[in-house]
Amino acid sequence: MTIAETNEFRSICERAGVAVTHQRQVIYETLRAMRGHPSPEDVYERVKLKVPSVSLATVYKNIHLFIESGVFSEVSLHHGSLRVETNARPHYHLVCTSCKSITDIDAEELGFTSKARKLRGGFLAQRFAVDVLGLCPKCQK
Amino acid sequence: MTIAETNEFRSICERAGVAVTHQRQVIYETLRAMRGHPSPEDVYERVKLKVPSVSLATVYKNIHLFIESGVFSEVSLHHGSLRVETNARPHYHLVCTSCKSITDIDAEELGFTSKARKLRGGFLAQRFAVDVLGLCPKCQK
DNA sequence: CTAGGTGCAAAGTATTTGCAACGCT
DNA sequence: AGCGTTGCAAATACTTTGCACCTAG
Repeated sequence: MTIAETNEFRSICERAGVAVTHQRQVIYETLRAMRGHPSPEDVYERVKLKVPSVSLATVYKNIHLFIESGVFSEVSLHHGSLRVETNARPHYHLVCTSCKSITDIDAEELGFTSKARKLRGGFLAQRFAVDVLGLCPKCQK
Repeated sequence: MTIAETNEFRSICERAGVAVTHQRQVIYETLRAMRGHPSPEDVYERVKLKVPSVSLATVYKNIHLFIESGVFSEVSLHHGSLRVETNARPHYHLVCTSCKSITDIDAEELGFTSKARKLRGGFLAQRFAVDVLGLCPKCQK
């Protein structure tokens, strides 16, 4: 890690009001270096190479800390348990980042409808799932 | 349940090649009647009122069966485990419904960018998360 | 009759928590 | 020195599985 990167990390910790520990720094570095969408387990495996004594619990704690302070984000805000979509109409979701509530909004109302098409790279797009992240009226107060 | 609804349910089962059982029918009815995004546990609680002997395992099995045959869908395709977003650029996800793989696509490339605004109902939209559901090149074969 | 479906209990995976020892600030 | 952090193990949450019995076709 370069001096500049270390300074960046120190200021992130300062902003979040947390201590600069070795484990935390390695977890941060590792996340920065990873491509794609790693799971806590994936991160743990790589962090262990540099800090063999690290525990999975520490990786979890630090990932949550980074997400809460906005340093990283999560791919899906609703990965806790399976949820069934009972609304058959084409619609999207208003997801409150504060209370995690999900409200439906009609596709037309959001002004975003789209039909199947082939994208560059050969991916065949069939359906769009849009999550509008923000704050519900309650949580804005 | 009306005669028409029962017929509809029978043809759903026929198309999926599965038996018409009492539990399956009550689970279907219950899902149709529920608003929002119920968890298997939520569904179980309500099904139990009509079929006290039902088991949570049966509810799970049938929800999966309905999802596989396209009768219902799931709110999020990647709710199995927490995934960290390591890509800091504004981008969306190409999600393959067959192999569940996730590939990034730049927001501009998809031709959908949007800025913060207030929606009807008072929800403050800050960020859009778009999942493009479809088939990756591999799974199209 | 018999293949698929159900209920139960046990196993499996994902994540969190309590707590004693430890290390930043 | 004092409080946040760590590692461990145990606890919890969510989901799947094996199996004996049952039931629709």
